[in-house]
Amino acid sequence: MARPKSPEKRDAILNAAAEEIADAGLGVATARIARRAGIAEGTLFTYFPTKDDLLNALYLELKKEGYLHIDQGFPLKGSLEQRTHHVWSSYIAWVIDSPAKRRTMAQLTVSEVITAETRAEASAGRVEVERMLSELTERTTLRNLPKGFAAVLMLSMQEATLDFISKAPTKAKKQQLIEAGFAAFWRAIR
Amino acid sequence: MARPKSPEKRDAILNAAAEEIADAGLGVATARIARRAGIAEGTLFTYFPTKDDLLNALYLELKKEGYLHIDQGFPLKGSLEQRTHHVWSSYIAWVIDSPAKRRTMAQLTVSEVITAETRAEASAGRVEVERMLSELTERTTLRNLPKGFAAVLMLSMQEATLDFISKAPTKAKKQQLIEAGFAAFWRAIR
DNA sequence: CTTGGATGAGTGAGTGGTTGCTCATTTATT
DNA sequence: AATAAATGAGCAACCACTCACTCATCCAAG
Repeated sequence: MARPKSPEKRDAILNAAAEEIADAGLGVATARIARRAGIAEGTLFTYFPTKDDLLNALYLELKKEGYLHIDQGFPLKGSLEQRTHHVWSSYIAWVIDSPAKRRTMAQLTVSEVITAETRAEASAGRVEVERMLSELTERTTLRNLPKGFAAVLMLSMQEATLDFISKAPTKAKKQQLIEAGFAAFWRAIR
Repeated sequence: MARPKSPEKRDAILNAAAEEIADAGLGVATARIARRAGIAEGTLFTYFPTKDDLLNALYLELKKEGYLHIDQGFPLKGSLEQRTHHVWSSYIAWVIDSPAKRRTMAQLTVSEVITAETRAEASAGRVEVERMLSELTERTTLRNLPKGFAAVLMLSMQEATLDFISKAPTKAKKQQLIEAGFAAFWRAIR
């Protein structure tokens, strides 16, 4: 290898893609992404052979980033409710700070360019969350429901909560919504 | 008017669009939609001046169709729980029968081509549902939460439930999931 | 430590294909 | 006869991706 690819450039491309997609949807031109990343359009294709590859990588990166935030300060020895609450609030706190990423994630999630493999790989990335979720399934009303229901239900309720948090005027109101949302989720699965 | 536009043709275009978008996303060519509808591409533009107009109309149509199914057999004099249960199960029953419409709706909902006006108009279309929702807000834990929270929470929990219903092998399993999902929702808001 | 050849990252004008939309013309309805 | 819907070839704009070329970096010979 004469000249290594720069991870910074890769990151710049992914970040630029996240921003542009949030603004203009998955149809954004690769030229726009490259310009925002501060590189030539050709360079984009040395990092990602096709646009679909870029989108799949972006999906993975955003998911991973989310799980990373959740893992920070995870109360490994806390009660099930404490751990669930941590996942609930730390994920929401992360998304509040990056609304563009949330909108991009929403587009990618429902898009047909994201392969089943990519989705599976993303799910495999959750470490502590996975254990919490299976415990939730075992020890609550979700017992007789399919595996994975807890995860989907939680995420969907978080998204519902986030819809209103983004409109809330003050930090206090946002915090109140986070707690109200969690209370509803906890009630739902008890 | 020398020759009236045919409502059947309009419907055919909207249906074709729903199918094609479910398969290939919002980027589908208008030519493909027209072909599927059995008309010339030019004709599409006599019914919808731009592709964005078509997409907004499709969004409205799908929403309206959903509300129509909910209104059928609505237990006007039932208890709050009965009416909520009706909205829950009749919406889900409708979507089960048209998975393509669901996927298309998911794409449209997160898309930036759907205007705020269109979204507002769609919400205004719910008649009985609206009354049920405001009653839910008044008489449950949602009391201190923003207006509209009930609606968003319900829809998101329905979507979560639907994710698993589509994978369930038998009618009985599907029915079981519908009830389990409703039970969770009802617990969430009590 | 210097140097130069090998490698592959970086570039951006260029390409073939596709897109949303137009418009001259034909056809159906009033 | 008058009018507007229906048609589909055609068009300008745009797209993802290529490629001939430049240049930064690595490593081995001296």
